[in-house]
Amino acid sequence: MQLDKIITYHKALSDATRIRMLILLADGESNGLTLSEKLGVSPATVTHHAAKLREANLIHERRDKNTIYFTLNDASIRSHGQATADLIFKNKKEMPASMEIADKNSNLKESVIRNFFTIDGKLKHIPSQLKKKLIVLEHMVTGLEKGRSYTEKELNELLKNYHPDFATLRREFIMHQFMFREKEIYELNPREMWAKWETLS
Amino acid sequence: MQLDKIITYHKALSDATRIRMLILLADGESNGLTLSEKLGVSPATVTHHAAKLREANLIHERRDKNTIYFTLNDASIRSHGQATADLIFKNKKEMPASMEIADKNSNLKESVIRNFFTIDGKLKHIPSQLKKKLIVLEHMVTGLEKGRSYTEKELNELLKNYHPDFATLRREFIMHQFMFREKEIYELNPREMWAKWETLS
DNA sequence: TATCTAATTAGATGTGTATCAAATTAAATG
DNA sequence: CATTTAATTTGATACACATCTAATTAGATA
Repeated sequence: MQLDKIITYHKALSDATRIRMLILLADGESNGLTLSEKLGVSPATVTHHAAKLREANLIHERRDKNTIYFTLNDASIRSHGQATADLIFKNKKEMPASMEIADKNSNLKESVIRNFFTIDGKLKHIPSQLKKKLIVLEHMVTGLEKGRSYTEKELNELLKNYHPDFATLRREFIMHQFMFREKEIYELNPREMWAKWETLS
Repeated sequence: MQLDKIITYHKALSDATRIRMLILLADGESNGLTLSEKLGVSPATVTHHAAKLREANLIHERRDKNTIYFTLNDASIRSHGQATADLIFKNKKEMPASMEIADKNSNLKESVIRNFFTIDGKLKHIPSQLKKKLIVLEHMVTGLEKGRSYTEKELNELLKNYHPDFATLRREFIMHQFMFREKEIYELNPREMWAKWETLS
């Protein structure tokens, strides 16, 4: 039963400090001491909360020298709300008639995320359809901080959280202009430069 | 700040007994003793959990003689997951480019529910556009039990949870064939008879 | 090696909460 | 009015958890 996961998820979000922590992380990755400072709690408390959030697959971490950087796992955040509703409603005998219709015009982005990421926010596989692939790439890239430089090692570390074949992911990021590389250093491209896919079939 | 509401909501869903209770209610309304039986806990415990669920606006109640019937407030359940994601992501400076697109093809039903129901699951007002009105009516009617008879008083009691003008709601239910009335007794129509709206503009 | 820094662990404390049995309320019915 | 039925309230108990301080680990650097 996946009831446990649902409960772990909601427990994780049922504390003000943890939610504030996630809100901070929505602005980009951050490390323990910085969070401790901004939240007004001790470093030990941050460690405690980070463990809960990690257990619920709401954050990823990356180590750089002595510092551990946390990033939001927003694929998981977005898909979990749906998962709860599904769990509760799944026992209903019949779908209301409107459901079928609704499903047809259903939000493309949300459904791609729901289909290609596991509930823990890991990428099942890279979509072959370009339109969907770009949604998936764009989604993972939002975890990175704009204007920040990443070494290849740092980037790999982060991408490993999504899929073992981090090298392919890194290559796709470059190929579709989400990031650019300048002598071993990777950086996010401004959003205007991200591959446009609105015109695709 | 609505952070409190989010936390109350997640606290409510962070307990196995309460989730099982909601799953039971997804099959239709039920009363305290029945739930106590099915859940394997004392009536006092059910009262305790019901209070939490009510506080989080996840259920409605209706009194009939000595018995109190609980029903799911599924408008609230469906919209709250989104609310959490919104709260966490709202601080992001720019929307990812894909968001705008996604919003256009966005799930009609979900967005109507998000727009016409408050976060507590109350109906703000009846949509004037027929297509949307039917979504809203259909949504409220799923709280009722199929095959069960309701007196006008019972029905009013339930509808008051959604909007003070319960009389209009009741009339709309009849008018659009969600329910039928036979000498002061109301009952749900089978789903096949619910007003079809797929063909509407 | 000694030192510095970031994070974690351990232990303590106070608060919150899930549960039950027993007593109590509220409403309906004989 | 006495009885029955459903729900609530009231403690009591045990467990979970948020937070802190102090001690410890793990890496990096001088």
